[in-house]
Amino acid sequence: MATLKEVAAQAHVPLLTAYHALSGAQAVPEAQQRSVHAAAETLGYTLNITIKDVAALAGVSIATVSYVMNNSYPVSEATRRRVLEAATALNYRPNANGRNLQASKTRLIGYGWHNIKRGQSAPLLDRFTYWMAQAVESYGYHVLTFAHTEDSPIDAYQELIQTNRVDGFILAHTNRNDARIRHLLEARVPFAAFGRANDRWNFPYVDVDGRHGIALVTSHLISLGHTRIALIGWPEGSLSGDARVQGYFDALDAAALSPQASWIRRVENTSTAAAAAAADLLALPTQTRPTALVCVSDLMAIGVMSYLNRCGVQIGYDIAVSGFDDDPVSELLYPPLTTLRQPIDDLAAQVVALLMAELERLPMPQRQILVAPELIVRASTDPHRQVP
Amino acid sequence: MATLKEVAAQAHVPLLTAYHALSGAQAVPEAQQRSVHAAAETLGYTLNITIKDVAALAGVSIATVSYVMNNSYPVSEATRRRVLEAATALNYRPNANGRNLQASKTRLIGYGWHNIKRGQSAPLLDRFTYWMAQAVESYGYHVLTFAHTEDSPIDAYQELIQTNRVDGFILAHTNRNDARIRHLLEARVPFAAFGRANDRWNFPYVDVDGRHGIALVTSHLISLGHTRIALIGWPEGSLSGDARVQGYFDALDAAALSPQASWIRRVENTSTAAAAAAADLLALPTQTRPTALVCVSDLMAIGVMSYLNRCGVQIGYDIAVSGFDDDPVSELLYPPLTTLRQPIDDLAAQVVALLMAELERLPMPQRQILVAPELIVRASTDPHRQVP
DNA sequence: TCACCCTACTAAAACGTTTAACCTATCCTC
DNA sequence: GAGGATAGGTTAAACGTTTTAGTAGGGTGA
Repeated sequence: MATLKEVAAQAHVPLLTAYHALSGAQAVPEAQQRSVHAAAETLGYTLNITIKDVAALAGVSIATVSYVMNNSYPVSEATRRRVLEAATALNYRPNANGRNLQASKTRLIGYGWHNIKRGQSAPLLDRFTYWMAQAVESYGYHVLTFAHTEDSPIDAYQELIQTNRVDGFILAHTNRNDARIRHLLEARVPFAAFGRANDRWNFPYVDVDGRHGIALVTSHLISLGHTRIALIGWPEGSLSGDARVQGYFDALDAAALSPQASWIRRVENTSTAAAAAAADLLALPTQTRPTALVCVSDLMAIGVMSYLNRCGVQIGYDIAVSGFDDDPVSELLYPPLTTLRQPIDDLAAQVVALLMAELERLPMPQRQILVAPELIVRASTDPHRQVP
Repeated sequence: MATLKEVAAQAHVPLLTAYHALSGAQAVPEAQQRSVHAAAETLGYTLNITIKDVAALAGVSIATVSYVMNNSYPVSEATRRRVLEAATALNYRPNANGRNLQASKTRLIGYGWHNIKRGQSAPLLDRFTYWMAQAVESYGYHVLTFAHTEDSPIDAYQELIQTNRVDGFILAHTNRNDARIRHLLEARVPFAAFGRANDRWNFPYVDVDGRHGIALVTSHLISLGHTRIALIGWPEGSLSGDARVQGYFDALDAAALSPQASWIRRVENTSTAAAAAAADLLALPTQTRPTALVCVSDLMAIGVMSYLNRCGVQIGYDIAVSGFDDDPVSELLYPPLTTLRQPIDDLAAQVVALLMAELERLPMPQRQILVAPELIVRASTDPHRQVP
């Protein structure tokens, strides 16, 4: 393939003129326009400005151009100016592939989407990806997204890192014995996680303190006078699920209330399952029937509220309901839902900061960060908050 | 930098043994282990399997290895087997950067996130990105996400394409005179859009037929006996906003009902603005007060319902409400919300198909696709649908 | 036997950078 | 004025692929 310099030579015009003729960035006399195009045609040249063209125009070697662009080596003021002028005249942008190959880096961060069924959604996780992308960009990186393969999530991670497509990963939705974490640690691949895993594994993560959060809202209910408080949580075994249940016990303990097994329902994270659990709880005999329902997710709380509304129960008055996440719709529900807000933008920014520290091998003050959620009291637990 | 072959030679072991010693993929006698590590140390070699190593182990040239890996040239069965065995023995994965540089392609698709304020959300668009990533992957591509810069969204697109980071783009949330589309068309950058723009521009897009959708739900309300139907839409000027209003007129026309100006409110896409609009509408004199409220988004419908619930109005009985999008929560609301479902996974898949056709320069039967949304009738317009 | 054509492979260039190593004036120091 | 340091450049190698052009050697037809 020919270079722009050769095309210009063949057409007997200055290099810059050849560029203008081919790019259309600036008008050029008809005759030159034609001869440049003819030259490009015969040489089989298609316009593509590289460091060579800049060097040719500035009259220096490509190394000098590189030094100027990266400020990586002393260059005299005069040539620096010439190079920069040439670069802007040609609208030069360094080719990322060339750079990547040379540096063995891509400035790309991998993020694996979780498999979510058609019609379902995970608003909070979706927002996390958004803020993560935002944060990553502030470091000059980008996010490359990929899908977990159903059976072996590891493969996708391995493939991406082995083919040099990404420099590291951000993980979300971690769990105990998370196979991905085990593998990435073993292979010494840089990553940071949104969520914890085994306590004995030492890796950088940010997590929301669900235990503390549920304790907060439970205490809030106790302070409102509730003594029969039920919990609708996730099945045993999940890390954050168990932590949240523990927070419920913490608060009851602190108030010297004894938990009853019949008040604790552990079901999967869907609104219908939560609604069914609520139905069970309401069917308890009057004297043990709970007056407050703590749900470990807004999704569940929404299902519960929907059920209670159908039954004609006055939420907030007859029975209190709380959620977790502060899903954007939760304040638009009827009545608005008391919940725990995850500062998802902060969380994302902190995870990214941890990863960047790994990539640049900077020491971090803390590699494990726990963020407390904020209790947002609304009318579903405290009807006096009802906005007119 | 040295190659694996040299390390093996220096350590006086076979190449494969050197690989095993360094990778730990397979056990190796202590003595060899040590000498290999020593050799690697002195040569400054860090394990990194390239096509050269495969070629060396298979006893062929790197060209042959490339041919085998890509099936791009006839190779005798015997050497093909030798090469494949060598590749698997060394767990070889082609380096994407090398490939990208050579091919001037990255198999990456750019997608610009829309700026969404902290605390807000756009569940449908978030789901779109998910399904898009999924679809893109089925073609062997990945998605690179980036943020629109506030002032000049063009810059980000230009930068990514000029630096060869992406092969094309997927656009969402398009609008009339969309600057991005104008620019990409001019620069002849491959892209496909989720949403329309100017009719005179010829570019590949997929859009949901909002006009038809709103007509559907309006007709549905008419068939239930409503004659005073209000519309809460977006401000004039937006493409899809205007189309949806048009659908409302279509349906009234078809039923020979004459629209009243006071029934049409055009406010921004927030739940509070919609709630305020609903309050205005309810304040109309009894004989002109609407009995049904058509909202152009679920978000608005949720705000309206929240307001009506606060007022003690019986939604579905006293007044009908409908939305648009089928946000996952809409069926969990009280009462469940009648809405129009966008088959967001299909939409994403089709946009991606269009883009792939552009990239591979395949002819497509259709470059402009309009998808009809599906009317989902729930209790907010038809209380008999109420699930127990 | 020779010219020619296959088949199966290799050597080397190319993609666009960065950077290690080298070169050459110029200036400083003694 | 010799010697050395330094500033400011250049040359060329390297990153890991793909691919063009070329070659060796065996078979074929006349």
